[in-house]
Amino acid sequence: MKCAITEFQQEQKKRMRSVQDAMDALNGKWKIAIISSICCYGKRRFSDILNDVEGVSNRMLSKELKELEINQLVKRTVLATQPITVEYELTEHGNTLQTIITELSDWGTVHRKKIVGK
Amino acid sequence: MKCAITEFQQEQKKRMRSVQDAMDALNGKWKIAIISSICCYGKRRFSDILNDVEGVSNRMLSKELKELEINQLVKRTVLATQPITVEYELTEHGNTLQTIITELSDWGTVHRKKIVGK
DNA sequence: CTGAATCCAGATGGATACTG
DNA sequence: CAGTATCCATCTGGATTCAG
Repeated sequence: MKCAITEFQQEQKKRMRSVQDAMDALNGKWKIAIISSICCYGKRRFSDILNDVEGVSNRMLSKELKELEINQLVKRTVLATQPITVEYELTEHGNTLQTIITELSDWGTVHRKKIVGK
Repeated sequence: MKCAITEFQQEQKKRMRSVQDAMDALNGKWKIAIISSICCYGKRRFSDILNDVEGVSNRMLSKELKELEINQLVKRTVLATQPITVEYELTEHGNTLQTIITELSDWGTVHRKKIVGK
């Protein structure tokens, strides 16, 4: 049926667009690692994340955190300490990523064994 | 306890490394979309994928498919037609990504509504 | 401490033309 | 059809320095 095929293809297009939307929000070398770091500790300071995420520079961390904030995945709070400290935490929406991150982690473990450990 | 904290942190490091391993295999602008396209149809030819994945160039498609093949996520089969056609399909290992892709799709839908559709 | 600004090399990726 | 080759603009991201 011409109609059925078209419907199926449109469904598929929608799925792919949604996946792409998700990836847009999570693109960049460090975003997942940053979210991982924050969600694991609840709240986390700039310099803490800088230590957690191996290899990231402050320039990149700053940039990616900003993007995460724009996408409402992360909440930024400035504390009136001296000198200033800043806390980052996941928003409710950001927390919905935990399932995906856990699965990515599981899959990554299997994948490494498959590729490297043979 | 010092010991407990250390253990917890090591667990966290492992998780982050695994997530990073997963993302390494899936990096690049198009990989997820490519996998999406293939897995949805079972088998898919080069030119089909080129049409499915909106915006990708043959240069990029070729490159990303090659990387997916190296990571054993995709299997490439040359058919002895005239002119030659090539079929791509997911490996067993590649198929284990379906759960993640589905979840990414679901999350992406919610995310778009949250960010754009407000 | 938390960033922003600048500089710069190298990676990424599009357009186009070409091969088997 | 399924790529490869080349050229070239843009983007990415590290190092370093500076500012509030």
